[in-house]
Amino acid sequence: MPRKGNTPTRKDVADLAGVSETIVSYVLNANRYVSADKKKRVLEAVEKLHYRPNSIARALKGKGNSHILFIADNVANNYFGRLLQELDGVAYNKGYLVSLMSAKNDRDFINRILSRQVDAVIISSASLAESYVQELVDNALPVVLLMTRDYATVHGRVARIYTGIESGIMAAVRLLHESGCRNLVHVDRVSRQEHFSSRQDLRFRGFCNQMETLGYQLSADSFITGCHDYDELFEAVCRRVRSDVPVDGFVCRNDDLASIVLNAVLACGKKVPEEISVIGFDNSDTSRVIRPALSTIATDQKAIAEAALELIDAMIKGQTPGEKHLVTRMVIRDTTR
Amino acid sequence: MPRKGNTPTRKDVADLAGVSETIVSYVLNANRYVSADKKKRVLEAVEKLHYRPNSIARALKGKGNSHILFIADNVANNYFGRLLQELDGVAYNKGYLVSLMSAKNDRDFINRILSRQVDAVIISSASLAESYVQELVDNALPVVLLMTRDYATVHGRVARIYTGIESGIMAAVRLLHESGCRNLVHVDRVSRQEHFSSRQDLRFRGFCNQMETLGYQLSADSFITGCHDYDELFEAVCRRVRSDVPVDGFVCRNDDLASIVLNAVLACGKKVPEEISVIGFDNSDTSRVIRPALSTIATDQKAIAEAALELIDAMIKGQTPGEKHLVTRMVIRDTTR
DNA sequence: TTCGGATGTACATACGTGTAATTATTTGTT
DNA sequence: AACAAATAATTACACGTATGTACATCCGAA
Repeated sequence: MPRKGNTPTRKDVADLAGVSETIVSYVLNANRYVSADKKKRVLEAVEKLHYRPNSIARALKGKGNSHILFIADNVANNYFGRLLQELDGVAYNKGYLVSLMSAKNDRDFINRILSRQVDAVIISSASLAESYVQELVDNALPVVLLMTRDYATVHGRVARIYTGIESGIMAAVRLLHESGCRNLVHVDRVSRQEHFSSRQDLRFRGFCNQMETLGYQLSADSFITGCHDYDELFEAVCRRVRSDVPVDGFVCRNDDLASIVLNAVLACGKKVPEEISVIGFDNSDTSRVIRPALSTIATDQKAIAEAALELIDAMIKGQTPGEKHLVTRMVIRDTTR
Repeated sequence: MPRKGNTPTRKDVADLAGVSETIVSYVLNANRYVSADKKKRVLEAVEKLHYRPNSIARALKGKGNSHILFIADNVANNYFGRLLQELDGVAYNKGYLVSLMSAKNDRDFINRILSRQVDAVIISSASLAESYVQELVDNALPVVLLMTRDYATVHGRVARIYTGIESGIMAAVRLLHESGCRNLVHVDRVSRQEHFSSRQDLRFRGFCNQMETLGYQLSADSFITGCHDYDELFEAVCRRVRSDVPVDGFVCRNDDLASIVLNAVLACGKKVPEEISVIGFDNSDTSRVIRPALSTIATDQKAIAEAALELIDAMIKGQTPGEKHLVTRMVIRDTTR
């Protein structure tokens, strides 16, 4: 039995089994000829000592440590938790452990990621600077980008997964348009200025492009942005609904925002969806339980997870990664006609 | 400039600065006398090469790698995401990185945690076997337990944080009782059998104890358990509400369950809170946006995070860890009288 | 001068592993 | 029986770092 805090090493196993350390190593990695007899003795010793190879040392030898890091912006958002679970599900079968970490836009953070031994990184972050992402890529770390915005300046061995955000939002706009809405408003957390400069955010871009295609003229009235908490957004929506400028549909960045918008609209005495439609994004648990149940756009998280792992495997094998294009699914409930 | 995939090492820095590797090490760890001149040259070389110490190698030398692992059961639950964010907030200032990983009740998982270099582990899991937790403890890994149930058989250098779950549930029961409810039902995911055997789950225990203290007789009618998805629970609640056995209050394991219960109760045509009260747990984002807004019990996540880091610091310093007892806060909204 | 201490540098080793190169042993073939 | 080939086990080194120990220099005090 290993004493407290005194993890047994390969040497202990070798001594107990009466073989050299190398034999132990070969048995465990199953890559050289080892006699059946010694193999058995080694395995028994391993069992008896509860020995297991130290993955730090193993990683130092460049063997990887079967760890995938999932970096996200807004860790508190349920969306990432659910995605983590999916990732974990498909990764565990392949021998990987996945963990979720909050992104920090900070050189030290990048350094620590790089100097840690992770086999791959999955990034879903609007805030992480492209130069930092580039740095990860340049250091030969397999990187999978969950595309919520352009990473125009990032080049090299990067994999990209388009989850269908842009076309999903476009479909939502068309749906509302076809159901008779003529005055749509896009609701986002981020301030409009940041988006307008370049249409980097895919949802924003999808909204704008589809609106323009349908012949609408976009103006400041087409957006509510920059609200960071419940009350702020609630008030902003109320002001907008009560103002002279007509509104009959809200297209929201995610279900969390949509829920607040919905409450505000109802509080203003408007009927949903008769007078005003609301559509969210994510198909969060909340979207299902609120009343009226929220219409929303669902990404296929299982497919995202599988795509991510497929891309990672390819990159680890040294292949040049491709892009994956997935599709969203409209979940029509009670806030749209 | 480092070539792609070719991270510079200490030796590169030493060569460029014209000093020995040891000097570089001393400069970076600031623990020996180094002449101002060489120190300057080293720092310049570090800057120029974008060198940074490999934390794998560093960890191998037993220096730790400033990484805290947060292990949770139900990673998709928003509660853990929010807690991760808080943990991350307080930990980052102290130089730690925190990541969240889904618990697996599996020997291999424990082995991999142990052989990875994490400085500490925070566990919030009902499913992880106590023997595995014990194993982590026995290997001198600082472990903080977020107590949602007893860990009766776990001994040694473990820290425990009581987030106030038990007293929180008790307060909820009293609240409903005092507001006139006489037929309370406890709603949980886990099946009753698992709980009944020993009152290990703190919420379950809190509910039972307080009910008994108030003089109620508990029976099978006092519980709805074992429902794992929306529809299942919805139906179970409807059946219960429409049955002959009276109900006038639901005390739920968490807000997610409470939301479903609430919808079912309303769907049965009952008035909330006039005829039936519902109270949740967690103060999740959802609890705020659903209508009627859900009364719930909030744990102080910031305090939990701070307590966890305090305990970890103490354990790393070699002190014997204590226990922290925190309190919950009742958030009375519109589903209770 | 001689010694002690403070300051600065370098060497050598260790952490626990993987594996190429090497040597020892067995097997197979003629 | 002899020798090549296949198999088995060992030796030796490397990964990138931290640090005990040893060595070197310089200054001031005895």
